[in-house]
Amino acid sequence: MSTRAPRTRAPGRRATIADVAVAAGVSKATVSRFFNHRERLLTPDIAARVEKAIAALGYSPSPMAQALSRGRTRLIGLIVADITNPYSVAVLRGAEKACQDAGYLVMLFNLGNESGREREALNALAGYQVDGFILNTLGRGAGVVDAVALHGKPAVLVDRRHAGMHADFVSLDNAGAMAQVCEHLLDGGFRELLYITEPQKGVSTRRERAGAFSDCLAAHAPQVKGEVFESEEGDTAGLNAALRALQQRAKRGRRQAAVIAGNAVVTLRVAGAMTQLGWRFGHELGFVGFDDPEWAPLIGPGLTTLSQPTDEIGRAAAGCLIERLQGLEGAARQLLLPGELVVRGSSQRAQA
Amino acid sequence: MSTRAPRTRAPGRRATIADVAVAAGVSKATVSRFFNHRERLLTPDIAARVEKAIAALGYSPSPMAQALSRGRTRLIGLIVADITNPYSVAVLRGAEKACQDAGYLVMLFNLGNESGREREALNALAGYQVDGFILNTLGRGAGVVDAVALHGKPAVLVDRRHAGMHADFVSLDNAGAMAQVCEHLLDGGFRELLYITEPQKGVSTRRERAGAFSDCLAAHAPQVKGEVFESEEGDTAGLNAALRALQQRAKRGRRQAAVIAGNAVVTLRVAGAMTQLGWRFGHELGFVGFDDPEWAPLIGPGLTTLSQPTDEIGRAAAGCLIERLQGLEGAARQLLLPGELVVRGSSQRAQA
DNA sequence: TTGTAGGCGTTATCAG
DNA sequence: CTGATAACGCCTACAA
Repeated sequence: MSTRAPRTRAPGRRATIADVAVAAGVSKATVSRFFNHRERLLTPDIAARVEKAIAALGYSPSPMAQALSRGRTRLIGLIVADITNPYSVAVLRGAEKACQDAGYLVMLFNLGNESGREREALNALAGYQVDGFILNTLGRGAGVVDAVALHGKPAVLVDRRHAGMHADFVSLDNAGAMAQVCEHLLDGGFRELLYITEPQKGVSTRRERAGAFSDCLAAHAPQVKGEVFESEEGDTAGLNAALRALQQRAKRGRRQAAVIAGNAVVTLRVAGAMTQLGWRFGHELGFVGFDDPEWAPLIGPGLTTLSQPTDEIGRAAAGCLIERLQGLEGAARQLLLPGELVVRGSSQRAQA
Repeated sequence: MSTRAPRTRAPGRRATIADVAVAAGVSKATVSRFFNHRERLLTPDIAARVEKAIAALGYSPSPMAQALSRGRTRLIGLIVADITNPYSVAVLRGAEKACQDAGYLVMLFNLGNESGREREALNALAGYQVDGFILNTLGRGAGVVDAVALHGKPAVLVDRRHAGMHADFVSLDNAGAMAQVCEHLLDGGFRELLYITEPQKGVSTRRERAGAFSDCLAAHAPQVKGEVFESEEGDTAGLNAALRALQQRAKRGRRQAAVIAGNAVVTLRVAGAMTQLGWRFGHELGFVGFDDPEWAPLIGPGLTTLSQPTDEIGRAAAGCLIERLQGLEGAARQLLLPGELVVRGSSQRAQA
């Protein structure tokens, strides 16, 4: 007998490997092998007995105990800056799916936009011995770098890269996307552009888009003019003013004006401002927004958007991480996925 | 010495209780007590030594090992029917927050609308010994009842109740909400109503809303007429036809027509149909929709909505569950939270 | 091929 | 108050 006093299993309790062992009249090791080392076959007779016992007791190994023993949990920690953000959710969805398919479960930690809690999140998740991290966060705080390094677990960054960090990175090809957007607006005859973004601070994606915007302007100067405006949450007055100023410049230069919104949140703000100003998309102002929310077709004449392959991004992120977990070595990789321009009414110049 | 060969800790490895013990020159039990039984104080001297060792090694107990030992994980399993659904996400957000605050972590499982996977999800989560479940799913399949019962863990249902299941239930007060909506439309002079819902099947929330709608009609018959229409995904033709029929009936009876959308998904469909028909909210048709998405103010004259306290619902759900985990006994509770009517242009009758 | 005997990191029981 | 020691459920040398 392997256990001292094989006290009868309480009815509610999950069957353990020991229960199976006694039921099959074998040792725990044999049962364990039945699961983990199928290759070196057990005697057919024994295998059959074990299998029967397993079925009878409805046994399945406890991942917790396995984790403790092997040091791997098949758990992936997913940290999200703000689960309210549809972009994050879309990515999350793709990632969770990929994890499930690969036999991993996701432990979620939502920062609720309190970026100071990154460390706390990392520690909490690391405590549960997650095998790796998917991070869709990383404000300016460098704090995360060493924290991740500390626990020595692989991580993959989504959408927001971080300079010093040795980790795979998955994101939209921001430069390419912005180029597409600008190209489209220029083709449409727009010559006075305004790029509206949330405060750039240290957020890589925002900076990259703004940078690409400037590059684009530079490439087409001086026929095309443009500016960047940082829109703060709640500052509707500032946004309205910026739009009016844009309009003025356009009129003065006798050129068509268009706005590019840096993400869906900004799009929402701009749409609000348009209503307040009594302006219509495609008339007073051309418009293209990053992200393609489901309601984009319903605003005014339909909003032209740059749709991100969010699902793909999530899947790719999970994929990268899992490859690392399977032992892939090598330098940090970088996956830049292309966006797709979805043309609707807001970027069609109204006839004068 | 407690361990046979206190082999020096590999640099990368997390400090264990044993490491702390040797560093402080005490037994593992003492270190454990330092964390768990603060009440019965240790000798100040010893406590100080332990504390110092803990700090020096940056030790924190492994939740995994604790779980194995105590049988509780401080993990909560959250199963969501479809994480794409903003309602689910909003609830998720509230729940996750509440869990965090109470020191629980959330393990997420997204069904991706494949309701057949409920069982799989439950098992996966139960495998990790989650202490309890929050379920925002439960199609018709009764399968879940016994599965949950099987693992003997407490659960709380969100938004979708299930007859046979002994579990706390948290949701919007559907009947009250629908009454508010109807009242508002009647006050506005609308007399020909159409309630559009996703297929009711066994989904309790959908049935309750439809039921309340009918009750409301009955209470105001015969001055007010109304019907229920089940809108299938993708069946835009059917939806358009239903709207045209509504309009016909209204004209024939010389009454104002209004539509009530059962949730945000339906609202989106209706808005799409309106565009196709070339109708405007508040003119050809009055409108109120359940759920208050951020884009509601931006569609036409602004959509009047019945806003659910999603955050509150999520928090309440987590709260209920945690109370159970703390030992609360008693019959299954039912928490029906009130909705809030947000009046915008779509429900103001246009002047004739 | 199978069984025995640790060990993974904690907690809990029971002596001292 | 503190320290051995035995679980918790599983895996894995090592021995048979």
